Amino acid sequence: MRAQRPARRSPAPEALSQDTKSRILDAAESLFTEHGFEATSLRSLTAAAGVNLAAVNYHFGTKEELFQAVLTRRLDPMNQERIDLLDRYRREAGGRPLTCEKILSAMLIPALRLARDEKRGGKEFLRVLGRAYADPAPFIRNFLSAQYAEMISRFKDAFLEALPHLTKQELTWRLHFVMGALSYTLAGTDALKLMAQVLPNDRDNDEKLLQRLAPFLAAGLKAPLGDAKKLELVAND
Amino acid sequence: MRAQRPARRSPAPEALSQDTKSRILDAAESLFTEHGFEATSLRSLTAAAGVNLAAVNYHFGTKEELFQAVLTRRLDPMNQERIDLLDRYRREAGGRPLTCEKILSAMLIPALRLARDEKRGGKEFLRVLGRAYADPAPFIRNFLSAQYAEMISRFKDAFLEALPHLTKQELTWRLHFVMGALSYTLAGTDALKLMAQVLPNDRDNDEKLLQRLAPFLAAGLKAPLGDAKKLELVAND
DNA sequence: GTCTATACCACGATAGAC
DNA sequence: GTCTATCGTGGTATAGAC
Repeated sequence: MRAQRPARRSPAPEALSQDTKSRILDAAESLFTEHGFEATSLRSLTAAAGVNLAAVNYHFGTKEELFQAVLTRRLDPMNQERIDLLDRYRREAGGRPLTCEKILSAMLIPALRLARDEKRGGKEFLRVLGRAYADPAPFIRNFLSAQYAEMISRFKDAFLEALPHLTKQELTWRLHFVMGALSYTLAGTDALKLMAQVLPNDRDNDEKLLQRLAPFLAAGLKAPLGDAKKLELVAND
Repeated sequence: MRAQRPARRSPAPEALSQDTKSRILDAAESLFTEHGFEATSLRSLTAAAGVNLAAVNYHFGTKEELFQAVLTRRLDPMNQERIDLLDRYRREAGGRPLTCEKILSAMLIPALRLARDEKRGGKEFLRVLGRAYADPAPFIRNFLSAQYAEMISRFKDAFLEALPHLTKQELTWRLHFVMGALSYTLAGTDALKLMAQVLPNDRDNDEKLLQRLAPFLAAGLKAPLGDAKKLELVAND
């Protein structure tokens, strides 16, 4: 709405509803969440934000960079919260290594908190995030990989202590599986509708979902090596 | 394969490479695999196939339906192979329930075979498939859900026998996690590059990848219930 | 610096001639 | 079945107003 343009140089710290950049970010988060990245046009987005079409290019460069900015605004705090929570657990444990379940909690609880913060995207935003991680567009995955890099590194160290039977390489793969199941679960709850009869209200309860996911992931992480042979994964045509 | 085109005069029955529809399908599979769905334009696609732009709309309706046709051509045989393999295992086992690992094999081996069939998409096609399952466009997920429905139903029955401690609902969720980890793993091997130092050649070896994934999934499926409380998944702010 | 109007080219889709 | 021509919409670039 651009209520008024106060005095001079800076964009007026006080009273004004919001500056153009923030208005774009808010509208973008809302529309990307609702319709996805591709299906959201800059024209409808800028109309919803009440700004000019060219403002997006001026402030963010491209539509892709706008999308990254939308993700960063929520991801940075969440991943920082994960790191902080992990550090807190380590302090509380003194010198002893954390259990696998405890480390997993440090990953899942901040995601759960974000899912509950309806005012800031909520669980719908997590769906966007989960989808983004498997997006065909390379720029999205590359961006997210960089975004997650430090957090993953910290958690890998913690898991290495909790799971001494795993090599670093094996753990890397298993963390990959964990992120995959988590992203996929957060993203595609609706994909399940046709897969099986699921109580529709279950979808509203992300806490229960994570309570189902956590034991699955913990058991997978703790799995012994070498069972692969039992699987007879030999495609002897 | 469309071995030959019997009589007719139209476009030279013999020696001609292929009919228009097949040419489009082949070019589409190649380009969708290489660049993804959104990034592949019908103009470049039809140019590569050596057909007119409007031919896609004539033969397939829309770009989305063309994508579905590309997926179906590979998915139908793979899922049928999974069902057949599961049935074979059940026959070989007499009346006894199959092990969890054995059932998983019936899911993974056909995927591995497809990945190895370089002439028909190969592992690159599996990446497209994995991505599609988490795609933002609802039409893709809906299509895949329907495509997988029967196969998933069969495997759920088998898993229910192998994992008597799980309720149907709990198993449904765990199969969801399995499909998520599998899709994500097949889709985003390159997303791992920044997550950690991974041997680049590992990416070429899908068999090793599945041999890492299988024990993880088997352990997750077999995990006991009720560990959720140990995870302290209570976001007590 | 910030914002606007507008032009540009590529896209998916379609109508109608052949 | 196949083609050309064209439509409406998309992301982007820029010149110029405040």
